[in-house]
Amino acid sequence: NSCACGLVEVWFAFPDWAYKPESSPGSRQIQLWHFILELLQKEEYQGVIAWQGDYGEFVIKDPDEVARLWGIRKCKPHMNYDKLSRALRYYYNKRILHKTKGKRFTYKFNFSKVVLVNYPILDMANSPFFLAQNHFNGEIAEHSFTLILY
DNA sequence: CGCGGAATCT
DNA sequence: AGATTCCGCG
Repeated sequence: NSCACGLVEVWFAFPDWAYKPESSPGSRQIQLWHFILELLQKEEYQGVIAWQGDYGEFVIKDPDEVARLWGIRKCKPHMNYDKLSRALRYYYNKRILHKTKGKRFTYKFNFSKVVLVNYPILDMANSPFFLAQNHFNGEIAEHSFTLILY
């Protein structure tokens, strides 16, 4: 139906829909995955971090630089990739990110979680997207990392 | 490198 | 809670 189509359009408008305006520019309360999205959104950082491979997959091309920029944002001058990657690893259980195994410095966003975090008002169980996803997977949304492409 | 426990910080 | 710091293991 038309409602489902509208939602799919929003889905593909990424990263605009995933952007959380309140915690964006110059905020010290910024979360790491917001920051990653922020860098990914900007052309000037394509040599440092960029979308690559599957939808939602990104590669940290310059880990030291990403860590340095993150350190500046959080006022943590001793930040490095070892520490930053530990924070990224905490996202695995939270289902925000997961690792693309075998590909160095490559991670993948779980988009359903991103939508859920940014739009808590959205009732995922009743949303047309997840009804469609249920139809495909035969299961309720919680364990699916696959983005259905229409 | 990538992982995850543990202690600690804000 | 969401990191930051440190570290031993594979």
